[in-house]
Amino acid sequence: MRFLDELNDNQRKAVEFVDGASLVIAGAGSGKTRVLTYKIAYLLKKGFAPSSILALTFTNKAAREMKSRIADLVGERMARYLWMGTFHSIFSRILRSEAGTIGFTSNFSIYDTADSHSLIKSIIKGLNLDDKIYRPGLVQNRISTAKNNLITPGAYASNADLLNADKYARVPRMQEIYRIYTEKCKQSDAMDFDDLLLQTNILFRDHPEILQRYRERFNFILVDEYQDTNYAQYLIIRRLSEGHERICVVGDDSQSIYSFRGANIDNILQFKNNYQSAQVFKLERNYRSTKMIVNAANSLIDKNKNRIPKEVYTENQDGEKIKVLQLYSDFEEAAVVSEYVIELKESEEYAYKDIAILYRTNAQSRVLEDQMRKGGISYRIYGGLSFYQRKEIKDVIAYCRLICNPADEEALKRCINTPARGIGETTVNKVLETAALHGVTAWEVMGDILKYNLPVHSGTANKLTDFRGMISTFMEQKDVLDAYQLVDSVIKTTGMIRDTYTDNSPESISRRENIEELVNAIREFCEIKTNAGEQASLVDFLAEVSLLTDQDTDKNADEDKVTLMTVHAAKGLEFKVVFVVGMEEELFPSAFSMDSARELEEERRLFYVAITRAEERCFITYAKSRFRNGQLNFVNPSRFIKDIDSKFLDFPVQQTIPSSSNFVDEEIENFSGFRNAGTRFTRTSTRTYYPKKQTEEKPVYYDTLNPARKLTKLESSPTISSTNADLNETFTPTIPVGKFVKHSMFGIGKVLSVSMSGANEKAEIDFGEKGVKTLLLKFAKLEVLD
DNA sequence: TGACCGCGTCTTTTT
DNA sequence: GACGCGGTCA
Repeated sequence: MRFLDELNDNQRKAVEFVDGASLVIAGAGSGKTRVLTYKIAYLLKKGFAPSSILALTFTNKAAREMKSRIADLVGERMARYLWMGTFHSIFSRILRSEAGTIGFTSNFSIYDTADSHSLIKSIIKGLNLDDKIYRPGLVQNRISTAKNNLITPGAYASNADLLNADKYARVPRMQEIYRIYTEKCKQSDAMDFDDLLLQTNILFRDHPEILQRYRERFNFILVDEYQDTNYAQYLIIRRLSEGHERICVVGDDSQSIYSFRGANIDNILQFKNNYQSAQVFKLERNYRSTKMIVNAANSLIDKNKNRIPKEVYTENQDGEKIKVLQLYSDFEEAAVVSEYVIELKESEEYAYKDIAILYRTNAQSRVLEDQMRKGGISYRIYGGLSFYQRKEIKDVIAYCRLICNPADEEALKRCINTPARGIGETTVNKVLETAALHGVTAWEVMGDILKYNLPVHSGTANKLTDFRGMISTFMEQKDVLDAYQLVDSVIKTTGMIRDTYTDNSPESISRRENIEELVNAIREFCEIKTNAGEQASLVDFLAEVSLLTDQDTDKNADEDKVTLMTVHAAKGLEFKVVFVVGMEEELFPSAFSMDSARELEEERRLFYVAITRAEERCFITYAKSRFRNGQLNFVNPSRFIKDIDSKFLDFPVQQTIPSSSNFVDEEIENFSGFRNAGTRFTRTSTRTYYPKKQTEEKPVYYDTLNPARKLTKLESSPTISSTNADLNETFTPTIPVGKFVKHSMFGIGKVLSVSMSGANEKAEIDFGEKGVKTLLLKFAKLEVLD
């Protein structure tokens, strides 16, 4: 098998071990995916049938990529029959074919987070509980945690610890909400994401003969990102691999960052105890990053106690130290980062797409985005509202769900009055209450309004009947039309897209485009299915689309754009240049994780993930002040910066960060008194804090520096407006020739000349040691010194 | 019933 | 700074 030559010794050993359980500890950038794909190819060559191999990933994208790489090695024909996919998609497939045995139909709906949130909310309301105390989000979390740990409502209600904890947290009726939630889901023939794993476990627990069947079907099980599995996932794998123990799990305990979603790092830490005969392989050679980055990351993660010992190393070049930048504010941070981005791009060593800006929270993206736009940098933001969570998309999907499963109450609630057809909240509530009273679905109530004695006027009754009739028609079409034709009919009949043609507001246009994109996706789905000689039914499309996320639709990946995303979203990716911004206490590490060592370690792993995304250059930035929740806070540098051995760090601009004991400089210390006293500064406050600036530059410039004018934008300079500059042949430069200016990267320089280049003003500036630079003034943020 | 305003609330989010 | 909620009014 020639392809094995492309592996290093350890990778090869991991690939060739097929006689039992194995754990592959794959350090960052150590070729984890390579090992997994080659291992599967190896198994196929060894004679394992493709359909006997089960490979589980965490994203559809990962599964797809792996599948295509395997296809490259062994041919598409073989790769096609692999059981490869996410936990959720594989087990929802299995659940659909076994649904009857656990009281669901094979058309069951999948509730996304918003659906279950809405259901929980209505249950809390129905029980007359205060939703300030029983916060739906909190309840949702608790139910999710319970399910991830395979605690059913019955088990919950008889678990003294949980009941006490709830009593103590003043939410004693939690178990009741959980019970009703489960009943409601079942009645709606719906499962949430967690149910897909929980119900699989129930299926295997209660039906040994079914478990046995799948055990025999899957002769080899592989799991990617094992460090992020939860108990429910662990047990499914455990059950399926029992007997043959041909299981290979791959992961990196140092990159376990999803505990808040129920992931349990103990799964990987305890693997050797759970599978007594397990072999452990360690992939420690990093192929991604420079020595500097690898060593810096090592010195950081070394501060964690709970980890599997390993020595990640690289034979790559030394590279540059990680640059640490201290800025005054979040605004300046964003401005400076965007300047660096421009410099990197202009150096022609890097394209925009080589660069990523990573942050802890999505809220941080705003300032960055503003500055990117201002600097004319093309960028792409990941995260935020995903395509499938957009209202118009959810509306269309809701119709599809209702057509496939009329019991789906959340879908019904969503489309019954979308677009508005005069069925208001009161009416909907009456229908739902009547349904609950008779123990039937809302769909049935609407089918015989008289029989169920629904207290509505005849006009309302007619509207309900009409709506039901329309859906019924779609249901009949379902068996004749394919998914594309049916959705097309839904959109046209309901008038959903017609609404978007009537006005041309940007929102409306965007809605229309989104709907069209969805329709295209359905058409594509149908074409693929038809080409494969399969039926392209709406049910199949729904089954797939319900488990899709934005992460999976990464079209235009080769566009030259800077990537902005959270560190979580960056896991598994790599970039030549990485900026990790907002490295401040209470932000990163998050204030929420400060009181537990375990959570703090997870934050540190998260930072480790961030740094190890970088191939060549890495920047860490932090600000001294930051707007959060509409308020200005003075903040301190993250403790994690100290965790990195300082010999891998470079503090170029300022010398104020002490390498020794105390990170907090005295001015900040004084101000923390305000903060502790509860005094907050708002954006409009005139009380702004300007720290003394100490740099290596000649101090003479600083004596005259007016800190209030730092980062003065040249466009807003009173000297001349840019339109005038365009019109006049002899324009007045926005910065005076002969004067000194300050550039955040090059330092102090003297303006040699200013000229027009097209519509843009451009200046030649002598930065002394750093050389003479020609800068476009609309990009370069210069500060004119008196 | 729908539009609008003030108020309290915020993490991360592979499915 | 943004969103969802509850209240009010047309």
